[in-house]
Amino acid sequence: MTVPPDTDPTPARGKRPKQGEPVIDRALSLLAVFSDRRRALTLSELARHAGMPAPTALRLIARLVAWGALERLDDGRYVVGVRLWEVASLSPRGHGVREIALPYLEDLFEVTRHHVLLAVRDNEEAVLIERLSSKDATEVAYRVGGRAPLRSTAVGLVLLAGADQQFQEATLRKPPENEPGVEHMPEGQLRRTLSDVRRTGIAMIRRSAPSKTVSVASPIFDAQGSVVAALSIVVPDGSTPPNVLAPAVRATARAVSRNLGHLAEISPDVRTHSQG
Amino acid sequence: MTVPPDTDPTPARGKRPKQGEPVIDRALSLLAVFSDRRRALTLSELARHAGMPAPTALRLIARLVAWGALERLDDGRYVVGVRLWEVASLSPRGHGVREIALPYLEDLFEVTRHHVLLAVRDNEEAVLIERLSSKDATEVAYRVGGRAPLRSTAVGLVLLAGADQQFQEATLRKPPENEPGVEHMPEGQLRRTLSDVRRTGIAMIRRSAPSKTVSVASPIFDAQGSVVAALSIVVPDGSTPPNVLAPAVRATARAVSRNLGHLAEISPDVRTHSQG
DNA sequence: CAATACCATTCCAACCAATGAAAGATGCCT
DNA sequence: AGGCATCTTTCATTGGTTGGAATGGTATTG
Repeated sequence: MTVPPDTDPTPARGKRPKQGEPVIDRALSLLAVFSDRRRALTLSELARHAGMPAPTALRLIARLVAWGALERLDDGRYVVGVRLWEVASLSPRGHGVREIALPYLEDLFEVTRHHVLLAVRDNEEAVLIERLSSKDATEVAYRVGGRAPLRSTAVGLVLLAGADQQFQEATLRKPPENEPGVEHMPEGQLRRTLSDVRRTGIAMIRRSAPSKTVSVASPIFDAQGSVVAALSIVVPDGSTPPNVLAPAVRATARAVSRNLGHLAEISPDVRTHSQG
Repeated sequence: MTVPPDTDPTPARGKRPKQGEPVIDRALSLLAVFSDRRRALTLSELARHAGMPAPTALRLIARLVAWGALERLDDGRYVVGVRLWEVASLSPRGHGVREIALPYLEDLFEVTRHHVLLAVRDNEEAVLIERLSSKDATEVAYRVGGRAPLRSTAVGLVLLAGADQQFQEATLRKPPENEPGVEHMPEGQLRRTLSDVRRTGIAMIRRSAPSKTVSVASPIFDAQGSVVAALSIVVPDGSTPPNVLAPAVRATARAVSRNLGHLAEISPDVRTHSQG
């Protein structure tokens, strides 16, 4: 039986061997080959996707394995190692916020029993740092460690609204990648939405795929008053109304912010909002 | 001007410290400098601790930053980056088990409101993969991403008991590093304990520092029947008695095992255990 | 305000680790 | 047994890597 070996999805980026590329870049490109769908890879797969000869890949991989960045399975395949995970757990914007936020997320999760998400921004996307879900919860679009677009998710909107002006403008100018299941938002409305998010401390997104859900998100601030993360709750559309969820989400986000050293002075324009 | 004095100000760590070391090893040694206590470091700190000249460190760090393995703060210091955390989240033994176990851990946590831990073994130590704690919980010894000794923790005993015979023997032969707050266990007793752990599926440890606690742990098996992780609960000594916790911990661990594909046949010698 | 100390960054010529084609070793399928 | 693909080792060549020295910047001290 001829197993379709590997429908090489990576475009043949030219045979040009990456000669002259710094060694570190090559090693890192090996790590970058791993993804949600590729968690265990053979030597040749790694070499092919990283675009380097097998002997070169083998030599680099050997060093990575020796250190613990990669681990070798019994069948010869390689996976990301615990040692790398260990170092990565020191990432302030990764496990850092998570560590502080987790107890509060748990409280929120326990009360609502719905998905609770924590995300930070990395360049032009949101990276999911934590997700609490009950075993019987609705299907959810993103996994921990995965990336989500800024413009079409609740956490994304919060992070975008909290980014510096320059970045926001650059993002708004870019073509709106349309995501299935989310209504596309024209630029004018998007600008108003971001403004609203800043004013109210709440972002809300309704999506129809992979399941009909409503997400409500709120920003988390650090001691300097910058938005460092976003917290959200995802519920099946039609269950708990968003305006009921908002206070709980806001309160939780503020609790985390306070723990991060944010002086939660009452934002003047949040005291009253008869929105809705 | 004049020639600087002969007394070299830099610690004479050998004239040619690490010349000839592979580049990757150097880069990785930079990552290894980061620790729980060192989460943000300057260039010179990194260079010093990694044992390399500043220009060399700078060059390597530049590549790491470009890729996202490190991030540079406004004050010039470097921290572990989100990109690295992202790749690391693909580690099967890191976030892998965690992803599957988390909902069950949450259930256990919600019911008991005590620390719930998840750990895997890496060489001769246990690595803490997850920890759920309430805000008002008792002080706990280990943090997520940290390491714990095998012989003096409940999860460690479970992992040790589940390791291959060869590794166990090697570990037993090693000198028992004495940890503060935990009673030292002589080899004979330790062997009996490990045997008990295998038989009953439960390990228990009482410790007095940093606070008086009791830990109860149970193994998590994969589809091949190997112990891949350990789950434990940590409660203040004198609160809930261990024999009450044990069934809950065992049940949770088995639920996770089942989800990992472990055929949870009833181990013949676990059916009854009147262990007082 | 000058002197001092430390840190970050750039430069460059000597050097050696990195490279990858080739061939051998191993395992799998026909 | 033969064909095929993957993994591994070897080795002469070479270009990336190296780190002392110098420069600019910043915080601290006298």
